[in-house]
Amino acid sequence: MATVTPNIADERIDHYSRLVETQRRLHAIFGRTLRDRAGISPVWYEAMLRIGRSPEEHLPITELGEAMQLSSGGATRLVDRLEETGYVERTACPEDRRVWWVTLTDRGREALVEATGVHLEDLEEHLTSRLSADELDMLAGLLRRIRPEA
Amino acid sequence: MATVTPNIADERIDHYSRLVETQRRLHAIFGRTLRDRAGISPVWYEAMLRIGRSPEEHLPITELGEAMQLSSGGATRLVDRLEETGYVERTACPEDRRVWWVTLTDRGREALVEATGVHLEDLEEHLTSRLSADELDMLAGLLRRIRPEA
DNA sequence: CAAGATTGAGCGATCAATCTTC
DNA sequence: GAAGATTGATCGCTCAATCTTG
Repeated sequence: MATVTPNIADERIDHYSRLVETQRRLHAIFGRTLRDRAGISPVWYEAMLRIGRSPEEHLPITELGEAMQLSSGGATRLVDRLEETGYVERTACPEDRRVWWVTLTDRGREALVEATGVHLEDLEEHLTSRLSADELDMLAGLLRRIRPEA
Repeated sequence: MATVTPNIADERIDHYSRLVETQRRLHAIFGRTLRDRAGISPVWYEAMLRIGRSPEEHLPITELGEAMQLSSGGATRLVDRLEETGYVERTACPEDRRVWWVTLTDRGREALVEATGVHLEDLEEHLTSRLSADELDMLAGLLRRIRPEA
């Protein structure tokens, strides 16, 4: 059986590289802005955003970690640091005593809203102002088709 | 002056989140495959790919680091580890003695080609087979328009 | 004095083992 | 035994300081 030698110049690699580099650069820009103008890391912002957007404004630590693609230990320590800073609190889940919910404190909610203000400016400048509404929809559709199961 | 309170449900955030999550999940899948079936991390793969694709098959450490969005120290240590493993070598740049070129060893080139084989299967399965050629072009075009300067 | 590379210190992640609760 | 959460060990990154060369 003849196997073709894999070609490192294969164009399929570039399709992925574009995605990686675009995301990486945006992440660097948005992260810098969040640090400089809102005083929090992009990871903290994402965590607080996910909590603030959840239906009851609280999430099990594991659920937060899975959404952010963190290990369980990573999620625990992220919540530790957010709690030490006074942005979130752990509260016991009444239905299942293995579970700890993460909730926003008032200070956390304020920090989230403030950070959202500066983040939206960045999003507008670097993303949403560069594409039309139709193009944004098209991008969303393409990404949805790519989105892997795992 | 009236300032509107930033809305954490703003849809512009979701446009970005889709990009982040798609890339993050693909990275996790591709990284797992590269580790399990080719024995190298996605970071090592990217580094060796960039060297292997460079015109003369060598890159200054700084240039490699910038392309991968690493700090200078991070780039140095990445090259250290690749060198210890025998995949790359440092060679002195004849024109500028401050510069060290990173080159692939024979073993490194073999590892790169082998890893490319498994990676291409992943790319095909999770990316290029899910979109038509036109759609891939469209995605490339949209990402190019988004690509930030920095 | 600027630029490329390296080093030490510290942080934030993973992995694997462990504890508690289901 | 499985699932949620935590902990200790370790890894790989950043940041800031340093060395060498231009």
